This record gives sequence, structure tokens and C-alpha cells, in this order.
Amino acid sequence: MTRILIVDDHEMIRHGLRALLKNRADWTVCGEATTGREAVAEAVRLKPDVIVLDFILPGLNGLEATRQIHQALPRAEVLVFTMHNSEQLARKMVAAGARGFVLKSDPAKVLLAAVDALRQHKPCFSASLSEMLLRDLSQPAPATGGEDEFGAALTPREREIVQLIAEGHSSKEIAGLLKITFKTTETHRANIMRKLTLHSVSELVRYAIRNKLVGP
Amino acid sequence: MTRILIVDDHEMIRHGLRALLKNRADWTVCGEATTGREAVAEAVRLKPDVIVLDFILPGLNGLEATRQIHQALPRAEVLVFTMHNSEQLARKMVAAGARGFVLKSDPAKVLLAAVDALRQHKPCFSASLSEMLLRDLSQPAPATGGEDEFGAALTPREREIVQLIAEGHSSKEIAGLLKITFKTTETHRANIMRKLTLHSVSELVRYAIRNKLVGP
DNA sequence: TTCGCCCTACAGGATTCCCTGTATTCCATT
DNA sequence: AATGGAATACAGGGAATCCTGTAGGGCGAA
Repeated sequence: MTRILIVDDHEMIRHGLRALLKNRADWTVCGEATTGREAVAEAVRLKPDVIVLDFILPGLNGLEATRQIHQALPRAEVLVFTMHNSEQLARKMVAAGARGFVLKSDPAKVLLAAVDALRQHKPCFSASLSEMLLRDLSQPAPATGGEDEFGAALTPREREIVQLIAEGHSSKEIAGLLKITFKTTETHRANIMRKLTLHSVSELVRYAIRNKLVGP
Repeated sequence: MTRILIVDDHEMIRHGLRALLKNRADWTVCGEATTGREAVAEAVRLKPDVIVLDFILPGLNGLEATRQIHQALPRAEVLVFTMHNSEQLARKMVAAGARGFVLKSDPAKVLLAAVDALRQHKPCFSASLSEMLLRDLSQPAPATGGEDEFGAALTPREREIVQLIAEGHSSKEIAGLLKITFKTTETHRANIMRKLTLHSVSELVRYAIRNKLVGP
């Protein structure tokens, strides 16, 4: 029997998760929590196999909660279930001990698959995040000393170019601004697209805004 | 029997709403939709009593969807169910024909009460919004038209296309979604660019985000 | 009714983007 | 010293874009 703890401050989400998870006969929702602090306390008390939690939580956020849960219960698996598709966020959550990452916009079966995977102590990430996270896990970069505001999977040069693209510059303009050739700019661009699994300028701009590389 | 249409792009939310609403014996969820366009189509087809929808929707946002639904089905009540506690947003939704406004962070019973109220064609607003709206009524000085930052009025069709572009769709995809030709889409695009004095997708996406046509 | 705006549709051309390659230099870590 | 990542550079091809045109039908306001 897989015991699952649900943590989310929205009653609607908790309802949805309960309804979804009870379809599996060998799964049981052993408890619910609405704040980060409550999540830690309930995890310690109930000792669930899997903890499904959002990042945004009142009081103690999902990051700190994950850290504390992982320290207290190394065998428990934390599955981050959030709306925010942020590279920076995902990276920190993984560093804190989370082994699963699913977006609320993903199909329900993705969540079920993730719970299955975590039950067997295998990591599971949403498709949009998996590539860059695996890259990260394979070579965990030591902290750059301070707060890295931007997505660290990109090189400094690439972040520079992301910003210029998001500001509305064409590859030719960027080449002029950075004193490099048009084709070099295009190469960086292609690498950025591949690393972030994006396929259009629109997605790139929204990524840049989410990661605070530019303002809206 | 109260027939309810659920509209949200997150499967989890739809699950939660279903689970919550089926507790009332005299209520039935007659359908679900995940996009604005689908919401309008399903509303027309199913003729529900109450439509529960989020503001942020792919393709056609909740504002436009509400406008079209209210025009097609004046007797149907639209209940906005969103995470975004924005005064401007609430006002626009009410202007478009919504008569209920509940936040996803509200307790579940608030939503149930709102559905009850709307079923009797009475408006119902979340506590956090009602105060502000009352203040608004006592001193109605909106003065702010539905115009955007540039005062340039895009037509409904153009706003629709702006949103689709900002969501990452190509002209060809948009043509397919809207059942118009590729070249018509391109015409709208050119007109949008000219009206807003933009010259790239990047600038268009940021315009769309600033004007809340899409989330970042 | 005439006028203007909106939606639709089509065309051509210049530009830009997206993807996939290869390759050299520099620099840091091992 | 060797390995590998980062930055730079170039190329080709297919796709999508930006821009400027033209044009007809519908619909509401003057």
C-alpha cells in the first residue's frame, strides 16, 4: 500500500488530487496539509511514502518544506506539483531533495506515472523540464557563490542573448550589438532552444519573463 | 436540476470541481471545456445553467469567452473562478456579463454558495472582492475604457490572434484553430503590427503579457 | 443609402527564424 | 598533459515572419 500525503493551499486542488489518486486500489491518501509547516509535521507524524506538494505554500514555502522533510525522512519521496514552469525553481527543488516534478497543466496520467515512479524510488520529471534537469543532475554545478537569479543551465553568453531576443532584437541586431557574426548568434539561439526545449520566439520571451531576464 | 459547465485548462482543477459539485444531488456537470473557444461551443451546445470558468484560458481568454457566451445565452450565468485577485479584471469580467466571482484560494463552500446564488440569478462575489466592488459602486468613476496602454483599439478578432501568437502558435496553426486561411491570419498579423507599431514576435508577446491577454 | 470599419482572402518578396551539421580557439579542471 | 566546456565561426535548407499590396461581403452609423 502506497501512502500519500497531499499538500496544497487550494482546497480545489486537494479535492482533485484525492479524486485522482483514489482510483488506484493500492494507493491511499493518508493525510492533507495546507501549509509548509503543517506539511513537515504531518510527514513526520504519518511517514508517507510519497508527498505531493506545491511550491507556493503559506508560511513555509515548498522549498524549505522539502528540505526539512527530506532530512527527517530520507526514504520519503517528494513530488513537486506546481503551476510554475521555472527552471530556477525546479533546480532548487531538486537540490532540496525533490525527485519528481509535474506541472498542474500536465495531463493527469503524468501525475499518476510520477507517483508510480517515485514509489519505486525512481525520479520522474515533466517532459518540459526533464532535459535540463538531467543535465543538471549529471553534473551538479556548485553554487556560484550567490543567488543565481537566472536559469543556470544556460551559459552567461546564452542568457545575454536570450535577453536581447526577448527585448525584441533580431539575430542580425544582436550580432551587431555583441560584435559577433550573424551566424554565431544563430548558433547560440539554436543551442538555447535545444537546452530549454522551446520552439518559438513566443515561448522564449515568456521563459525570459518568468525568469526575470526582462520585464514584461 | 442545475446543469453546470466546467471550463479550465488544468485537468486537476476540473477534477476537483467535479468532485466538489457532485455532492449536490440536484446539480450535474453537463460538460467540460479546456479552452475559451471550446467553452463557447459547449455552452451553445449544452445550454447549461451555470458556467464555471477561469480567466486564463488558451486560445480565447475568459473575458472574450464570457462576452460571447453572454451574448448567445443571456439566461446562462457565468461564474469566474480564478486565482487572480485583480480589480480591473473583475470589473471587466462583470462588464462582459459575469455575475459571480470566486477565487481559487477561497474555501470550497464559497464556490458552492456562489453556484446556488447564480442559479437563482443573483450575483455573488468573493468576500475579498465584494468590498472593493461596493466601494466602486458608491463612487463609480471608471473612466477607463476597455483600451490598452496605447489606446489603439484592436478588434476582437485581432486580440484573439494576438493571444494565440503569444501562446506560441504559428500563423499556420492559428489558421487551423480559427478555421480561416493562412493568408487571412497573416493579414490580421500585419494589421496588428501596424496598429501597435511593433516589429517582432518578441514585442508582441510582451504587449500581450502586459495587457493580460496571456500569463507569463 | 452611402460611408467606413471589420473580417475574410490571396500574392509576392525580402527578411528572419529553426534546425542540424562541422570546426577552431581559449580556458579551467583534472 | 589531457579532457571538456564555452565561445566563436560558417553553411545550407526548410519554414515562418514581416511588409505591402488588392479585393469582396457584411454590418452599423451618419
